Amino acid sequence: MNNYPQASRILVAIDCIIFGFDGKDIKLLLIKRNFEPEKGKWSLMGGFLNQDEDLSDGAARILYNLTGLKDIYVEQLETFGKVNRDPGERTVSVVFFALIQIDDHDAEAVKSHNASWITLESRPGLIFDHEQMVNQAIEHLKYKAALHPIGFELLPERFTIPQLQKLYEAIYNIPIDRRNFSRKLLSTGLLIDTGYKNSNSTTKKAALYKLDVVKYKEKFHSFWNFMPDSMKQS
Amino acid sequence: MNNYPQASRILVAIDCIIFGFDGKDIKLLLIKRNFEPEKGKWSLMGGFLNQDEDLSDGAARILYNLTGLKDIYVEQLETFGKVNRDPGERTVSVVFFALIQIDDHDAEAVKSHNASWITLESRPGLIFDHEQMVNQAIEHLKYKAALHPIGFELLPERFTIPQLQKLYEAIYNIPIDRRNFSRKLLSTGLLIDTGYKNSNSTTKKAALYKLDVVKYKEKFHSFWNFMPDSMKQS
DNA sequence: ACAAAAGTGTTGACACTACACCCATGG
DNA sequence: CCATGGGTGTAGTGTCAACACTTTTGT
Repeated sequence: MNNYPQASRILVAIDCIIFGFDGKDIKLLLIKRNFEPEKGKWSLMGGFLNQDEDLSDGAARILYNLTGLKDIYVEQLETFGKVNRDPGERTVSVVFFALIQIDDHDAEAVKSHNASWITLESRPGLIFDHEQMVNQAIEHLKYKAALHPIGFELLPERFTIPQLQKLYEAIYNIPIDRRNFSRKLLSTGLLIDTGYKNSNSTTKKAALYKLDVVKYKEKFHSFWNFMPDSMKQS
Repeated sequence: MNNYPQASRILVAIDCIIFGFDGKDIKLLLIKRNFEPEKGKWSLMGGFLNQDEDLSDGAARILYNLTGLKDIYVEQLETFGKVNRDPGERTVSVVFFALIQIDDHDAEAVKSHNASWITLESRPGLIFDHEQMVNQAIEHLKYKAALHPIGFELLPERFTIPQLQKLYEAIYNIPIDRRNFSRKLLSTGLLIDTGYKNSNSTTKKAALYKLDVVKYKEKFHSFWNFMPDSMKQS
């Protein structure tokens, strides 16, 4: 079967940018390569698309291999296709953007891939154009989190509003007014009070909320306004 | 040079969704195929990525071939990668989204490709997954135009506010209040009054504006609010 | 009782909608 | 001088940022 004889067949890679949040910092799951090429250097988790595999399945496979997780939040970000982006051979790379609840990951799998969670500030240089991919993913996270309720994907099932606030402060690297933030989030109607309180606090215990999954799915594509307007002029 | 012996080489296609606006309707530039495969059916303009060509250059090449235009507004939309999306051979397709000023296109080139401008409502069924690509592009246009000043890319260099309004009404298929729209757009500071008036009007002639290109580029990534809030809950 | 963190109330600034009104143009 | 369409004024409403105040908890 060769209907397009003169066209070039090209390697199609999948690279995954995986974000987590530990309660204080946004972190990336990066790999210290113990394999060729570029052995010893840092890179994103990746792999090649198989001939008989849907693109989204390829991304799910690679994410599962590293984290042990399925059904996590994944978006396709962009496809990178400079001729010499991989010096070994012409390769087009489709970049995926994933958000996970950092405590759910499979520590064994991460260890076996020689991967680590690294804060955005302390991240090392990366091979190829992976640096550019990460920068773009960070921009995308900032953009999308201001308008859509994706922050929840980084938090555990039950969370407090102050935790959520710390997450947004970490994403944008700015302080947010506690009181206005709380009201803004509650007014979305996406939060359900579980009735429980956060127990690891030495002062007033914050209420534990969970996401109203039905409303979340229904209204995901609405526009919200999760950030102070001042942020939006950046 | 074969550093990745076990990986599959795959055809990489580029498909282009090209929007225009004729003053009344949003239109798509589609091709009635006079070549195989699927000869006689309608499709997007496309082609294969060459071995020695950057992905973005490939898109620019294909757009130039059909429209005769360079330096137009292009975004990468998404890469489609279902195994059987092209029955001829496994092909991954990178979809690009372009906005052009409809009067600038090269009619000869369009004709020689057997292409036509077709309104969204009257568009025919398309081959493969091109239908899905178009639907996604329409959604993207609605989304992006509400938040960023991309509408200008569809208008001629000098335009009136009523023209701009008709464009937005066509995108969202709703009526917009003339007076509020005018003020909202002027308050962005992106419009420069050219001092000229629209001459093809039989009543009061509207002022001709042009885009403040410097501010446009500076503030493109800011969030705006080009649509009435009521639209945003869709 | 006090310190620290969570949560509630209030107010002024500003932006948005809706609608009344004025201006320019051609027949 | 009237019909049509472009452009401006304004009042009511709602939302948001800012900040004072109250509540809960462990020591």
